Amino acid sequence: MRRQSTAADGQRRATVTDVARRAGVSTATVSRVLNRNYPVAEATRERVESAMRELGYVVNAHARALAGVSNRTVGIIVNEVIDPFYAYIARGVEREAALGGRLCLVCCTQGDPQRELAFIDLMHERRADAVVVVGGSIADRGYTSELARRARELDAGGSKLVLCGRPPLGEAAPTAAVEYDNEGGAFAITDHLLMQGHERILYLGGPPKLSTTRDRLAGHRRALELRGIAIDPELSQPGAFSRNFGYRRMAELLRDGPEFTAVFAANDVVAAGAAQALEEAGLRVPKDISLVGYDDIPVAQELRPRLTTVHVPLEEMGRQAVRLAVSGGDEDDWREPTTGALRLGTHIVVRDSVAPRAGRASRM
Amino acid sequence: MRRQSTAADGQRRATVTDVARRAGVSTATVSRVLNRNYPVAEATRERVESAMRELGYVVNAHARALAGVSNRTVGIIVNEVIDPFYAYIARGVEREAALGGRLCLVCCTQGDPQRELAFIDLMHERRADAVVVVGGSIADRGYTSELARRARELDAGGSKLVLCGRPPLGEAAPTAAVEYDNEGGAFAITDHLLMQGHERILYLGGPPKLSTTRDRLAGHRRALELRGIAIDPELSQPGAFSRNFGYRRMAELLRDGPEFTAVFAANDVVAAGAAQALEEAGLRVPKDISLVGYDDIPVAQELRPRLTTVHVPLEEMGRQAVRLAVSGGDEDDWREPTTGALRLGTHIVVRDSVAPRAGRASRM
DNA sequence: ATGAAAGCGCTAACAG
DNA sequence: CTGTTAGCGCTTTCAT
Repeated sequence: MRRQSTAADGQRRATVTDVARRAGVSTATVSRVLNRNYPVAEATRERVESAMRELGYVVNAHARALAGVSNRTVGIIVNEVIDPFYAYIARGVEREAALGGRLCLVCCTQGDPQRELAFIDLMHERRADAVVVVGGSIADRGYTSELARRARELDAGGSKLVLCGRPPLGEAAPTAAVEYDNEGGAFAITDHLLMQGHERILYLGGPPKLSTTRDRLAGHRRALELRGIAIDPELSQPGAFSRNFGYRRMAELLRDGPEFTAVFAANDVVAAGAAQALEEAGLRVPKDISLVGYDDIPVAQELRPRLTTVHVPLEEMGRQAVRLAVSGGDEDDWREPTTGALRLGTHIVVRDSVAPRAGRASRM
Repeated sequence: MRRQSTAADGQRRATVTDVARRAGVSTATVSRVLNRNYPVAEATRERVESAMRELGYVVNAHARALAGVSNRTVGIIVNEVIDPFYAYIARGVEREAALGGRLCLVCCTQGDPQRELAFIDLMHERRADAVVVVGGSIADRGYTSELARRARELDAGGSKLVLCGRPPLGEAAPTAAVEYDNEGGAFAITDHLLMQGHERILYLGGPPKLSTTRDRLAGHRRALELRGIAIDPELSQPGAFSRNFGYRRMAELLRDGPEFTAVFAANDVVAAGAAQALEEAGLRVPKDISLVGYDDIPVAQELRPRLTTVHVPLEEMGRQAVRLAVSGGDEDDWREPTTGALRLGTHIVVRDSVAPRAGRASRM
């Protein structure tokens, strides 16, 4: 049987009604002191406030949301919270959300697109003001249309799907987007290597079909072509974004791969793995082989030599993602265009892992 | 004027009522197919399901929560999501929550206890099944009682406050707790240093009043005393948990501090900073000075030499925190004791940053 | 197997 | 300045 609201029930939480009764006022008045959005006599307010305190009253956010107030929540969906790339973006989202008095729902997909879709649904059910999906995606027909559908559903309800660090969904999908100049960063750091005389550069890591990898590889190749350097398919070794992949594949290639004088790791984590393999093979960075990464997460400064890499404004991306999505919360009369997009810049940060190519090939 | 529920309103979201009307059934039936917890005729179910699809219906979690269903949410409050110590615990919480079909609210206090209290309130308002507060705390009278009050409020509403990696609040506060053997880990690693002949060990970093620091220092001292080594206050240099602190203080002490042959950094991050200072001072680890850390986060394996440290089962702590708090969700008749506690073990992991003390003092 | 209707706790007209 | 009251969208008896 459904529990009746007998006042004698110790387990039941106090409600506005209880507070109102105790303070000898109406629920409307209680609501008013709760929201401080309407004048209430000083004496009344105090009575209500002590009633709340005595009863241990805590407002019910669900009832409030149901009654028409925004529930002040933004959702963020990442691969992995312990991966600094995602963690920094998450931090930006969380901070910006907190600034607006919002709480942050966080989910990890562990790389599973299905889980991502399911999480979007869960957040939609919770009526999040915005849901931010972070990181590269693979261009799958079915998946993309599922995502687009959710973007529409969310939009229809006044929420927003924000794409953070991934390509747009196409015209039909109302989304907001924050990107970073991924291709440009890859171009710049490749050019940096080129300027030091490296012509045989190994590109290592990153899931081959992921948009992130495609963009980085594109920038890399553009730089090569611009200098008139032929592209050797053997020097393109995508795979995964893990330290382990960097380590293993590097070791293999050192044993029986093509020659190269520099390595462009798809990200800093892969670079860390590669660095270890290089170290174990007795090769010195940068004397024997130059090494660069991407993302500029803290490990880049911890490696020895410190890693030259591409800085990505991760935290700022997170902040902008929520700003883009919830900025319209205040202005009522003028609807922003449904699709806002933003592209942040990247730049290389030169540290100690690149040196001019040695006179002779470093490997043979 | 309040928007009326005219069916012609394009912006309005579909509700059970809309679905019911469209499918030619009652809202009760819609609810039944939604929850699949009650028999519904196959044909009816299909009609309802297509109605939902056609309308783009998405259940409203708030309405559902209001109507008496758990909202399946757990909250976690940490200092900083980008700090691996917290990130790993958060990952455990998230994964365990996801296993139970729950979503995770995450907040960062940036070290401010006031913010922590405020976030607990926000999560309580959201009726989170559990709220996990992570990391050491400082023993402040007022703060502790505020926390205890919230523990009681939460408990009164059937939720739970979970202390993760911090000392209990005292008898009066109904909480669950997951600790790790902090003192024991510090004891063990100090003893490890002692076994290598080190007697002058610098303890570096960690906020002096934080419970975490106190416990680590206590274990450290117990090990020293057990070997009959007098405690030199000058060798105790707490301060902060940052890389920067480790770097700076280490550099200062190298310039004009006491003599020591080993450094026990309060955590791995501090150790990374100290390692850099040592490196810049031309001292070799472990030949000249031995160095150990605490936590065993990834950076420990990235440092060169790789860092000997204390492993803390971070992710497992997170998992257990939610398990402890929401396990009682199924059994109805028997209430668990309101205060569950759990203490997980720690152990040292020996890598390359410790060597036997050199014959002569390494510094002078 | 299905429907009618009573809440769940709160907010916001509207009326004093 | 304060009270009355009608929902918000869903679940759940209780009937049928």
